[in-house]
Amino acid sequence: MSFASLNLAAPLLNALEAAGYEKPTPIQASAIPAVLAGRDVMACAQTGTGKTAAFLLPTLQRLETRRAPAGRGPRALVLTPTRELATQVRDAASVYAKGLPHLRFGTIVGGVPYPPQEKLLMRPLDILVATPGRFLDHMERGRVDFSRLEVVILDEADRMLDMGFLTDVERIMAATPATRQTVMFSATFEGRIATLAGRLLKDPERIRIAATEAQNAKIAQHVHYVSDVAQKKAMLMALLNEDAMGQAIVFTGTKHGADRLATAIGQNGHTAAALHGDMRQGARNRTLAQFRAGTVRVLVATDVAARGIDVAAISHVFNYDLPRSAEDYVHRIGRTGRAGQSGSAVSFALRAEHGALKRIERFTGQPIPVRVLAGFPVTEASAQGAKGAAPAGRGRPQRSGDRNRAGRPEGAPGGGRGFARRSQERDGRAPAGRARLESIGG
DNA sequence: AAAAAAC
Repeated sequence: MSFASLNLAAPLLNALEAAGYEKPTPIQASAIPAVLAGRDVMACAQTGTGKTAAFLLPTLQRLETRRAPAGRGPRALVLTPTRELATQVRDAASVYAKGLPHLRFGTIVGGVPYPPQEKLLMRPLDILVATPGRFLDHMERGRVDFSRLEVVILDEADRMLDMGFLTDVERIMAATPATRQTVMFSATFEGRIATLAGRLLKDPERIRIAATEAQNAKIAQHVHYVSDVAQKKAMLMALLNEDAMGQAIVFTGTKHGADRLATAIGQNGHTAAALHGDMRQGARNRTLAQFRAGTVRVLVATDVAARGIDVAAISHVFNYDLPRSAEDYVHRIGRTGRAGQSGSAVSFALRAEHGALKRIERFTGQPIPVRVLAGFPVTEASAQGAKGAAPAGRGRPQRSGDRNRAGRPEGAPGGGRGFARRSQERDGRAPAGRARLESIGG
């Protein structure tokens, strides 16, 4: 299977080669022909499966092949849940369309001045990437012309609904031409998503990529049990000093927590910066640009950065606080192991977070190996929660290395007692389709 | 009990 066999045009194939893409991912192999054929598509795919290219490549090809009517406004509209994701999708379109220089792209997101966006909407555009709130704002001011609109793509549709964008999305969709092509991507395909898809899509091609295929095997996951926040912090600092550490994202549960931890990491001699929704958009953009450029090595972020952010040099994702939903865990760790690189996802679990950890394991169908860090002995407070995951108090604390509690390399066949045996029994056995969105701790 | 997104 190659991109050429998907009937993509030469300029796109050249751009893909230049960008180092070798062969289509499963979602790309399924979605590209369907979108090219003009079909509506409902694709269920986790993050990190190459879904941006899966909708951009065929869309670019269709825009290139079909005659553009005169007038203004977008021919393709992509809606995304966060501003950063919108910017990233637009940038990806520019990369893939390097050989199609006449195509025009733009973004419409909140937090930035209106006048440039008004000018943008007065011009003919090929692909417009937007967050729903600001875009609807422009629509209500009568500034959006949909007469040229051919295709609408809803990226991370489940996330948009979670964020309360359902009515915004429906109002936007109601204003688009009935003849449009509609493509919807979502990590889940249940409940409200299925209802929305039923209303918006016509005879859609349904694509579902199993989680086992979607999960990036190159992400090594493990968890450290910690007895208190001070130990969590000390462990993080120790890990950040390890040689294999490239760039890292550290996720926190609160915006304030992100600020405080970024300062603390900075005091420990690393270039660190916070990223969260209370920052001004200019500061958000600057921080992300510095992180991409590598001048900031450690990004301390809330879940605003959990989805979509694509930086190849991220070697480690830390869950300083475990995420609220199991699904967010999958999205967070998907920030590493990108572009063919390997990555590590390291979580810290307080006693109070062990329930959340269990739910994450149930959601992904994979146990997360427990690791003990040299210099941080297992105390009673931290070991307690290891019940059911690993026998507490057994064995010696081991050096931070690729060993689990049973002393076997991670991923090696188990057969002993305790956690390793459970790993073997459960590893990768849970069917992907069983995964459901589960709230943690609520 | 938290985060995101329009002003």
